Amino acid sequence: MQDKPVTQNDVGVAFSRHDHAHCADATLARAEAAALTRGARLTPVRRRALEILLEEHRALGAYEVLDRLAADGFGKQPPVAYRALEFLVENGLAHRVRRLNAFTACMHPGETHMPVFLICRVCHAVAEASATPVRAALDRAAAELGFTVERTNVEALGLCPACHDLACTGVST
Amino acid sequence: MQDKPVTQNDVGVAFSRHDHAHCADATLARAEAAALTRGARLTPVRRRALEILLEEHRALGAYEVLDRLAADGFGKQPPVAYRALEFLVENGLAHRVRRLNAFTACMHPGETHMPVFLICRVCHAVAEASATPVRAALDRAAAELGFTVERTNVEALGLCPACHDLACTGVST
DNA sequence: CTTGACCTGTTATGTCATAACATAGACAAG
DNA sequence: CTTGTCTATGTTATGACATAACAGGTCAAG
Ligand SMILES: [Zn+2]
Ligand SMILES: [Zn+2]
Ligand SMILES: [Zn+2]
Ligand SMILES: [Zn+2]
Repeated sequence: MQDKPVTQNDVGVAFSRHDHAHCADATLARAEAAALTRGARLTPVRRRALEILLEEHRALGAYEVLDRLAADGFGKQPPVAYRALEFLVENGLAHRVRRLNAFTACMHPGETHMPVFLICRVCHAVAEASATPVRAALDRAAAELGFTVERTNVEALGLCPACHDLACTGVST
Repeated sequence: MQDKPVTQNDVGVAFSRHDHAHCADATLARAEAAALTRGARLTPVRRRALEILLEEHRALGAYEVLDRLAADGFGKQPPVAYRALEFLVENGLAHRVRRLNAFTACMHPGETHMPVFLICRVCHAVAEASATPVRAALDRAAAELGFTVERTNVEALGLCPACHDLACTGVST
């Protein structure tokens, strides 16, 4: 909860006080590097879509992204946003949060990982949590049934530390 | 893969050969008992909606359920299905599979559990897997960030045993 | 009988997502 | 230079999923 500098790959950065301008810039830089590595073309719309997602640690609906893209002179029609977002997701630069029908920037692009999302139902912050143990447990459960896991969605809804504290201390309104 | 009798609470029953008529009947009976315990009123529409979900081990869209309800003389409008389904979900008799925008009957109603779904991308079978270890791992990951988990969606897309075997043996078409 | 809680049904609308087609630049082959 | 092909971007139109708001019906408590 203190504003110590947060390292780039810190999980749960969404719930920490931090210099978000730096956080977003750094993540964008890493995304660009990751895209280069994969030979994925981060064109202007795509890049701008990612920047938009990076503006906040929450998930944005496709139409919300679309509006901002349109405001920046890109196309105004749904496919414009959906295509850019699909590209970002396919290339591991963003994730889809199914619970919210929305998208969020990946906070550690380049690293292969199974995203685990913690979604605050009050402030709508979205954090990517440490996934490895969850993935392992899931793989074991699947293996017991002979099921081969290819992709996963793991999402938890609840309270982030800040909103939890607020709920406990003063429930005035 | 052999058709040994499957006990009612077996996890992953969706992927086993079994007497599904019996499976569905038994699950419905347990659901009725669970509803009674909770004082939840399993009215005709709701009960019929659950029966519809229980017809197959897959997830059905709300409009698919709606069509069948309408065919049985219930209302033809979306809220009819959504309300019945919402009731079932709220009372732990069904689950929502967000990846599919669809609903599936709970295979062990009454027991509190965090559902973990294994979804076959080929035959669309949906199984509820053993959740406890996954939940534990998720809780730990959340606790590290001070996040309080209230509800979860854990869904894995992949290949069920049968479809996996088919993919391995003969890939003709 | 009246009230109030709850269930079921309706109309209308809102939100999310994609199919199908048109255009424009990048670039290699001819 | 021209042509074909690939990929990206844009459009129109439509489909799929979900809910708000209201109307009537049942039934037990008062
Ligand atoms: Zn940040
Ligand atoms: Zn919060
Ligand atoms: Zn069955
Ligand atoms: Zn299958």
